Amino acid sequence: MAGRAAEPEVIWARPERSGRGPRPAYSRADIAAAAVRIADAEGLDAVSMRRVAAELGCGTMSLYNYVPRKEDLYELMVDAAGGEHELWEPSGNWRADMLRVAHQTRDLMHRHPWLPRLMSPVYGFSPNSLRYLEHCLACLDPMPGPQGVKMELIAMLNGIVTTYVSNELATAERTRSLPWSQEQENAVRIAYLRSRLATGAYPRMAAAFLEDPGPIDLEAVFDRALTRVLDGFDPGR
Amino acid sequence: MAGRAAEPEVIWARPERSGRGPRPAYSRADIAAAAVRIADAEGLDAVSMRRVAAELGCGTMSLYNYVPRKEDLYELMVDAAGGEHELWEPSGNWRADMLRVAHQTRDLMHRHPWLPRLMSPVYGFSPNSLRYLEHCLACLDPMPGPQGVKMELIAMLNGIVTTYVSNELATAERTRSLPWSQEQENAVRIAYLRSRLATGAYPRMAAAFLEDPGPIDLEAVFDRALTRVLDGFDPGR
DNA sequence: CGTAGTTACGTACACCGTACGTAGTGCGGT
DNA sequence: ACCGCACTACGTACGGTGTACGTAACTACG
Repeated sequence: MAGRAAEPEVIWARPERSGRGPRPAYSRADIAAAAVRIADAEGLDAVSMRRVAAELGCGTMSLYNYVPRKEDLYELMVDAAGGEHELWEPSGNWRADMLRVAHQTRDLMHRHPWLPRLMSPVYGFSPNSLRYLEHCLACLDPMPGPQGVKMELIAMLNGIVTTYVSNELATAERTRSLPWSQEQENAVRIAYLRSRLATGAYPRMAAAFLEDPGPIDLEAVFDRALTRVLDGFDPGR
Repeated sequence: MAGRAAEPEVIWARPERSGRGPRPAYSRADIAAAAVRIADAEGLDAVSMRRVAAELGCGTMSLYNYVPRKEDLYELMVDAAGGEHELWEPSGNWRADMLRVAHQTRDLMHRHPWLPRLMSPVYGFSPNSLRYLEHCLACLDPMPGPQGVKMELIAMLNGIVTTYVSNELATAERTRSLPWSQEQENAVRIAYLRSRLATGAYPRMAAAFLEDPGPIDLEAVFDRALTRVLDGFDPGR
């Protein structure tokens, strides 16, 4: 009998420890930390139930006492990473505060390159995500307009940052398990692109690539993107 | 001997048919269509090499003659979907044209809900992606400024659309293989969220959720987001 | 104190991507 | 014309995955 009910479940809704039975040997934080350690060191694809269990030093199936599905393990990881967001007293300048938030998120994703791949609206309800959201809304207190618009702004900024960092990291995460380097992969792809552009079928793209941009400052591109989004939301501008 | 070189490879760089040996039984288009059919009907996770081979009616390992790695199969799928973009003669109004592009991309992703998950800058060099990019640049001819900025605009819009549709589809793709419905999953998550908000720890979030937005028009939210981005890029505004 | 609910974990299953070997096929060069 | 080789086709097998299920030990509650 018993056998877990075939119903959706939010991992945060069940208590970490529930009276009966032996003390659990590990906390959710332990598990999240182990998974994050593996993902940081060996890439997201190295995070398997077996691998995490081994890292913890327990049997594979014991993990399922803590984490009913692998998805929930991912959710723990995202929450743990979100916990690294440092929050501050809002400055009163919502644009400056949101810029700071965005930069912090970007730094976070550089520290944990697997994060963008796990960024899903479905994981938005973890404790640290809620704290983060509330903090953003607090920073936006000085901004006029309904809360709904502020939520849209936050969603948009998060989306931009995630997309942007994904592009920055590009093949980095992906090539980790492959037998060749990221440079080799990029070189091959760029060589192919050049050969395509040389056909003359894509004159505007060719022009874009030949245009000398001077030294590319990734940070500047990022800031420009953020500023544009903020401009679009700023009623005073 | 031989054994494929352990070097990166762009699938588009190798000819579909190369003289020697028996005629290949399938074209890349056949294979892409089969994979797309499966993904549309059963979700992206149902797309396995075995499954696609079965759909085509050939042995599993025969597929590897056409597609050296599974990643390349994904690349074929993205390209095939991109082929559904209909291109038009630019109107002269770049804002209107870009809005049209964005709406088309959204429709495309609704038809193929697996697309957002496969949207990676790495796949940006397929024939149809290049055509699409060139078309966007053509639409942006009337826009002043260097090509680099136009590329940034296109990247940003694509990012927004992908993020936005991902949110729209949210759990849809994900729950397809699960034993419960999307409605059940949503209900459980929302119930949990309400319980969290009821603690009073997140007053601004609670306010945002209690705020009556009237009927939510997803289309309007989408358009608003696009307009904001375009505003941020429009020197004349 | 029993007993019910937990923890722990080994085994097993279905499925995955794909390395490798073999057999058949038809074009290219001589 | 014909040989040889590059190519197609595909069966088998390996090491991995998530996880269902069964069993044994343990502990807090009625």
